[in-house]
Amino acid sequence: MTSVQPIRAARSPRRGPANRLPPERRIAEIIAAARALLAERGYENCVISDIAERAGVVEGTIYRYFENKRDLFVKVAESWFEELLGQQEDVVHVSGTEERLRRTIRRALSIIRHEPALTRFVLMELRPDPDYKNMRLYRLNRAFVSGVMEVLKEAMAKGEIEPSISLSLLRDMIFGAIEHQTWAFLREEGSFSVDETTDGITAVIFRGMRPIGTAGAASVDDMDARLERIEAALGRIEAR
Amino acid sequence: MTSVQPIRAARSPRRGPANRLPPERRIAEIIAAARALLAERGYENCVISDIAERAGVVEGTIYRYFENKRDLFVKVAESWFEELLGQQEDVVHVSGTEERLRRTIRRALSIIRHEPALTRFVLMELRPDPDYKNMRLYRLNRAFVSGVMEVLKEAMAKGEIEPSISLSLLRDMIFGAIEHQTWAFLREEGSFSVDETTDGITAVIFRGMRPIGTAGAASVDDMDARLERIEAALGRIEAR
Amino acid sequence: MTSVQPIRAARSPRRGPANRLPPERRIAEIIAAARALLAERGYENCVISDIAERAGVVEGTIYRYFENKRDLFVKVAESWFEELLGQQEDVVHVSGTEERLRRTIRRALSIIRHEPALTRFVLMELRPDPDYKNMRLYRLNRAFVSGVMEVLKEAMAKGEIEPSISLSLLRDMIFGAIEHQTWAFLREEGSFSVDETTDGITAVIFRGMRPIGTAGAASVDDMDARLERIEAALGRIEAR
Amino acid sequence: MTSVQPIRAARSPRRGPANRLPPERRIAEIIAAARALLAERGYENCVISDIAERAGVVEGTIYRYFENKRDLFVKVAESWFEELLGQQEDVVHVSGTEERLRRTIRRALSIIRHEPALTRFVLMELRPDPDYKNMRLYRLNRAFVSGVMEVLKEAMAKGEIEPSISLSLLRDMIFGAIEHQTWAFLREEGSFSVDETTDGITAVIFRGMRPIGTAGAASVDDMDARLERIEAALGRIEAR
DNA sequence: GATGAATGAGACTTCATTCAT
DNA sequence: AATGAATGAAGTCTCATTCAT
Repeated sequence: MTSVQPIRAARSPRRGPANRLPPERRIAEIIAAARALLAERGYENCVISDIAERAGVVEGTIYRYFENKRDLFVKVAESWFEELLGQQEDVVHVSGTEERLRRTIRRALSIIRHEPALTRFVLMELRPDPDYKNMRLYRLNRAFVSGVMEVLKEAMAKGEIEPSISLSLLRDMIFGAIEHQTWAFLREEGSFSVDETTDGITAVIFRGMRPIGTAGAASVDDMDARLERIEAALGRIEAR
Repeated sequence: MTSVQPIRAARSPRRGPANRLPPERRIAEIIAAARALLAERGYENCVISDIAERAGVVEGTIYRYFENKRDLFVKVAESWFEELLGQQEDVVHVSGTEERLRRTIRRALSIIRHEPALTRFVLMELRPDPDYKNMRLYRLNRAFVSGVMEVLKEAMAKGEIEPSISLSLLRDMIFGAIEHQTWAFLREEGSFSVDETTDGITAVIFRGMRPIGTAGAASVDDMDARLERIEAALGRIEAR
Repeated sequence: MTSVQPIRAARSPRRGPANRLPPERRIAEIIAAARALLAERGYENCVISDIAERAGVVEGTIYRYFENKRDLFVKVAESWFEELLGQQEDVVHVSGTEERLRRTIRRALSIIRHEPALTRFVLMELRPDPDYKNMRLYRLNRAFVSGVMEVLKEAMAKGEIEPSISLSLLRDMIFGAIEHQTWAFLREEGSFSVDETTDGITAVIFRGMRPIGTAGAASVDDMDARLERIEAALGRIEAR
Repeated sequence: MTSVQPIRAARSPRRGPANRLPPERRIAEIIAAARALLAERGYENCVISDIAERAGVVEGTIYRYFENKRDLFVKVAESWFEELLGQQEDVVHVSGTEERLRRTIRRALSIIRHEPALTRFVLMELRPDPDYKNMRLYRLNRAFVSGVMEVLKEAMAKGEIEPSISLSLLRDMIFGAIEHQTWAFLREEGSFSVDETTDGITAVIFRGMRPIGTAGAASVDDMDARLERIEAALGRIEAR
């Protein structure tokens, strides 16, 4: 997947005569092809001619619909984010800060795990771009990340977050952890359970690494911990 | 028919002077040049000829000392890690888990902040390599990261960490947060204080985001609310 | 510290016109150019850019149709052999072992004489290749050489060849002699008549260097020799 | 041995300080190193720095004693021929043309078999050179080959060779056969016995491929058949 | 005499991009 | 709208040769 790619695609005879298509379909097919290849090879190792071949067109056609290679991949990322945003409703209605955060984290985790190359492309190639902030992608990304931020803001409003903590720091700890875990996974440093990781991150974010009970009264705290585990289990069951 | 023989004209070398240097110096200069350029451009956008120019040599000279481009940058990363390891003594003698973790985090944070491109190179280009684990760099990196792991292990041994938490998850949260913060900073999304971020990460890692005093003081009201939610969830499950 | 991003300037292609050609024509032209240059310079001294120039294209175009330099020249050799095989019918119908061998030798001789660089390339660059035997060229070459081997086998079956002689040794003497003669010619060590050489090789192969009559009865043998020469002359006349 | 050679020699630390040597010894060592490497890799794949390393000197030193790479290898070939010529006495005293030729062939065969790369270098790189004939090597080579030519001339003087045969053709058949056999051997197309090959070549050269006893015993029937063919051919010619 | 760091031309190869058809 | 042949700049890497030390 992230393998280093020389590979010279076998020269393959082009299909047929013309195959005229409505622009949207053509664009969609090219984007799909590019996305698939990106997943296999990473941005730098994606060759336009291979994308074209996979999309069933020739190089020139791609340049009819996209300014250049970079533009094409920006569009790929955008279409991905749009797809994601279309699925995000469900979390809103869950009550309880912790459970909502947990669900948001789980979603992000499973997305990144399923599309690591796209994630990487956005993180590594696009985000560092000087005018990343003016790109539509930036707004889409914000819209996506804002799920987490919303929950955090709400929690803060309710007084559930220590007021001196920077929300963006929390956000970065969450996504940073997700990414690191994902990369470790991609390096095949071991398996990785979405649920366990989700619970782990949520737990640390909420209560830190301190042993439960350390900071307060034993019995109530104990009960607290047990309730928490019950809630987590229920959340998982419901999310099925 | 023409005769079989022009036989390639003998090559004629060199015009400029020579500027002889002891190998270590030359190597050091090339590594420095490569490191600087890496910081400006990232690996893929560094071209050998630019590195050579900046190092004040020609391309060929670089290949006298390094197998190929990748090898050069591996050496760059190695020399960087060696530099870092040379400064690591100070943390050992500090007592108190939290303070030691804080110092380790601060160090990592300031390093990554100052050399984000190198970090990125190691993370993105080297770590995914199939035999990254056999590289000297891997060991150097481990030596560096192990600072954090040591503190965490110690803390766990002392019972200061909830035993169900995965240490590698904690590690990833710490470094993930550091990296995210750094990149946000690089995108010029705002200033960024090493001390504040350090304290923030440390605090969250140790105590979580809950308001101080809350964690152990779960009120009866709170429990009540949560029990209610559990009942609701159970109801939903039953209703399926 | 500088920002992480210039991101390599987009490449800007092309000035000159285009001169579009159907692939077969282009391929043919490139092969022709390569063949001509190979004849002039030999493999190692052929540089892609010169071939391109002679073919009226740029270097990149060559790589559109050929994997790499070696592949190009393999194709050159193949097309040459195919050309040869297309002309090979005529020998089959001649009766008489000696005359058939003579014609086969003459053909090989004139071919090698006209394309010594190609011969050399096949002999020196391709044949030593570890998997030469799996190349199409190997089969083409066998098809060509097999002309000689067929005649020899037939002669042996008819009892015209001393059974203790290795056929492959005979083959090597024939082709070895042809090549040596050709190279001597190429070194401009004198002219060289295809007919004379053919007759010489044939004669030695059939009867050895011993003076005619040495081994047997004088008169009959003498007559034999004279008949032989008459036959050879007739063969040449017919072959015109 | 004749393998295609990329191989990047491991950078190895130079031995010691200076190691001053009398010129002849130095030259001899460099030539020996070059010869060994030539045998392993072939001319084009011999790199000066590798030769230097093997000779225990640095590149620059080689250029003190040799004009350039080609010159070095010419000297290598020369020294080889000189070595050969120094061993050539033994054949002279043998009586009997056939036996002397056989011995000469065996010697040549075993030489070429043991130093195919050198043979190839002389044949392929040097002999085609426009002024090969002015090189000392040319004279040395002639001196070597003349062994065969002497025997042949003598045999011709004694009337043991059919006078119409060109001596240079005989020479070429002998050496051509030797070379072809050697190359087939190098391609690992089978084992190869110096003695058998020697005997085979000698036999064919002396008596041809005809079954023993046949050459001089052309039957009346045979003559009859041939006369018939001649008549037929004349008929065809007339019919044109 | 020896060193070996440095040169620099040039080889092969890749690929984003263009535009005549 | 689509094609795909062609471009050409740029990249990585090699190596014979030089010359300051």
